Amino acid sequence: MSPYTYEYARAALAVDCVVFGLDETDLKVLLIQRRIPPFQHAWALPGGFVRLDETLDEAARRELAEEAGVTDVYLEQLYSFSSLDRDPRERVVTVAYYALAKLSDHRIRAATDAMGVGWFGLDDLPKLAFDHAHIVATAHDRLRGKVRYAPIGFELLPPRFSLTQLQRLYELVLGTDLDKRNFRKKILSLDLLVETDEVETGVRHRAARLYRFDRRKYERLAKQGFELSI
Amino acid sequence: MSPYTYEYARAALAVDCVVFGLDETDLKVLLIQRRIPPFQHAWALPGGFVRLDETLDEAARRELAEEAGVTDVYLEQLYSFSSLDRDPRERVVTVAYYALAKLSDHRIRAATDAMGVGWFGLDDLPKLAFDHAHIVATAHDRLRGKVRYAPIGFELLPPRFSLTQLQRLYELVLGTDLDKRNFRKKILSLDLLVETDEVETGVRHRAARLYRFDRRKYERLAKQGFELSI
DNA sequence: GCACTAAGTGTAGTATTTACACTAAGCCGA
DNA sequence: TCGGCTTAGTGTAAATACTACACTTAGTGC
Repeated sequence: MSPYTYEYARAALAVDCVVFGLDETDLKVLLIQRRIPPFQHAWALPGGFVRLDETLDEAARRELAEEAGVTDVYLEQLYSFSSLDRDPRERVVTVAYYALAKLSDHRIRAATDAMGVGWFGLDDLPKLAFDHAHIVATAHDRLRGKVRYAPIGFELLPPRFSLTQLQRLYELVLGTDLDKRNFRKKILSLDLLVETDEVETGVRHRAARLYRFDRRKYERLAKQGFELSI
Repeated sequence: MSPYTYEYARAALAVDCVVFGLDETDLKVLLIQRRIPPFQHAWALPGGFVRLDETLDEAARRELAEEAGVTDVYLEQLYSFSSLDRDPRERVVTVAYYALAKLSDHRIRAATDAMGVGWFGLDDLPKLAFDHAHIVATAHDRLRGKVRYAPIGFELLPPRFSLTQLQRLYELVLGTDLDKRNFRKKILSLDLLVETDEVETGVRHRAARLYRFDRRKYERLAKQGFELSI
């Protein structure tokens, strides 16, 4: 009947993903509505049990695609959560991941719309299943801590972005206001942004110049010991 | 016979610990010699399987005590490793931790001596079992990244230490030389070290003043948003 | 062409970081 | 006790980075 037997009791192993997305005005988190107990109908992080033939990273990507329609995102392991009572059914240890999705990418928007998932502002989350609120808070902490020392913010923006968009990103993630001139000076002095010949469209004021992040150059410098700091 | 049966296959879940210790001259890692296959007689990280009635943190502390005699150390979760073939026996996912031990504490020294564990310089590691070399490298990266932004270096030093000891710690962890006067200026300007009325003993030159870290004050400031940077 | 909106730009003052070398203190052995 | 050895402990000047701050420019829409 249940063909898998072991000499010692084993916890179930799961992954859960906190997907961040950047709106025009907000940093958002992707949530799905549970269809089955426990916490039926409650909002929760996309995730599920790890199979024996996949790594944790693979499980996280699979669950993201299956449950939320999210593919091709920046994904990084966050932390493993193991409270004895975090799942009322049985002992489940979950390895949490966080992902950064380009909400500007229509494929992401379309796929998540089709799956009926919700994007919630970080300060506007519904009650979450399990310990998922705690996981989201941990992910936000990690994002805040990492965004200044690694070029991960760009994963939330379209490939070409204005400096104002970039500044707003940092302001939202860090939770502080930044001075426009000082921010531009600093970010441009890194010499990692390339001015494109494109400008913003669809705005009813002066259009902003668009830049792209020179990842090649960053990788080269990083290999030589360069440490980003914003 | 094997009383634990499940509907789906489950990976075994383990913890492994990278314990760092600071010597007079070196940053060391604690290793144990395996008594059973696989990798019998090879050096490995202390660790073992997680029980159903304990969290990952608890499992890590239990294994540290059982296998290495190490207790009362700073312990923090590092990363979870899940390559399909990392254990030749079967699928094992391990949650790695790193710990910072005060090698100056005679209890640590005595207990690890009694257990026959080895302390190896980071640049002088033997061949390690499983993917443990990879785990050690990851732990060193994390320590290097964290030591400048969190007051964790003190966990490697005795409660009272000289500024030279502290500087050597940073130099060993970061892998760079630091200027003595600039280091002292910066570290003292944080106003988190308290000068004690004690000095170094047992040296055949001028004895250095000993300081202690004012953890209370740090916690207070941290709660108010202060961010350490060294 | 006027009103509106956000883009884009410079400077001066302050704080931080860097580079750098000698004197002071304590121990030891002759 | 004196001389030699070893590490502790200290200041300054130049360069760099950070901060605060306000107006002009470009484009859209009425």
